[in-house]
Amino acid sequence: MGRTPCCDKNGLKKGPWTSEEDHVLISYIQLHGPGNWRSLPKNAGLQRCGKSCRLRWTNYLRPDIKRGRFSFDEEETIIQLHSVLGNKWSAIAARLPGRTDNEIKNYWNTHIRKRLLRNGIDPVTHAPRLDLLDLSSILTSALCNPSTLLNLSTLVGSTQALLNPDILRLATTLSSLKQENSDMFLQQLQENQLLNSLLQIQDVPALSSLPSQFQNLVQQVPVCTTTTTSAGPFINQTEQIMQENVKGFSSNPTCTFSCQNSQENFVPSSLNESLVSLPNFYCNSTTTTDPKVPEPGEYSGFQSANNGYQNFSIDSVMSTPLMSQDPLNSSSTYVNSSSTEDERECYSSLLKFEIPESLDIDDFL
DNA sequence: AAACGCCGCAACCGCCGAGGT
DNA sequence: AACCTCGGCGGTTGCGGCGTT
Repeated sequence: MGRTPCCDKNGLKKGPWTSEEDHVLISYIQLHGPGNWRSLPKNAGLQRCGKSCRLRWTNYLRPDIKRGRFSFDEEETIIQLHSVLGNKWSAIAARLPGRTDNEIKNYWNTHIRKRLLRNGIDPVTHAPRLDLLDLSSILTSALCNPSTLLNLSTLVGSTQALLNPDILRLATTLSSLKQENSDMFLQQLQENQLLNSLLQIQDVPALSSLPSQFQNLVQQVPVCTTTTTSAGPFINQTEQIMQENVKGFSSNPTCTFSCQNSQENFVPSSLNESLVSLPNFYCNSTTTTDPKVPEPGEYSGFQSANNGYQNFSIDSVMSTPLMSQDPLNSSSTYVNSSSTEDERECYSSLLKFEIPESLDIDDFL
């Protein structure tokens, strides 16, 4: 059977449209309407196939097309709709006035998809994936520093445990604390009444679900939301270290920590929340008035698309294929002159995955 | 200044479903 | 029922711009 091509390609022009061709096409459609695309180029005097005319019109010349960069709201909408509709670009475009499916598809492939990948989010399933995170720092640490306590065999053998961000978060936080003066830290705990909060966590169901060695360790870890802006350099240093070590363990590209933009929270909220309520990877833990950092709540799309995904589990990770359909073949950055997008890039950089050199995973497994 | 590589985007390609004959 | 046309869709390509070396 075989269907005939949409048009006779012989003698028909291909490639970029000239302004003259655009003008001819626009003039014709303004007079006659789109009508029959097959016959349109002949009637209009264009050496193009009907399909090419239709694409040029629908994707570029249509008067109601909105050109220019995507707004943050538009991007949010795209992500949200994609999480529900998948690669149904036309359906997504139908909900974004002025945007074409082709434009949205291009924007997804060149910007959003890559950013999700770098943030450890599978752009197909919108689920977090450890294997999509930036693990280069792990390898660098393991390969370039002979004194590191982290060895690759342990790392590989501990994959299952590593997939649990709670354990990761806990482990690295504890490790960072071990690097500091623990006595000094405990003093700060007492001064700030952190121990009271600490004791409370023993009643938290989430804690009881942790391995016993974690429970013991947790009892040595500050878990509070105490305001400690007056705590001095130690606090700042610890905060910095904890940020360095804890950042990135949430797979949520939008998840940040309360301490990131607030002077009020001493302990990263991720640690706090991990023990109070195991993290949802589309968390809304931060309310910030800093316009430079998007509020996590702005990513309601993530959250709404994953209702019920409150408790991160290994199963949730394993539910996605280990080998992505989307190869990690892009090293591109989120390049755009928009300051807003630069800020987003900065924001996403919070999610870099790092493990301190002194981390001995065996201690926590 | 030239060469090179990367990236974004417009355009193309192939397939599909709906509808007509 | 079989075939054909058409519009639409998603995936892919390739060109031009831009930055880097």
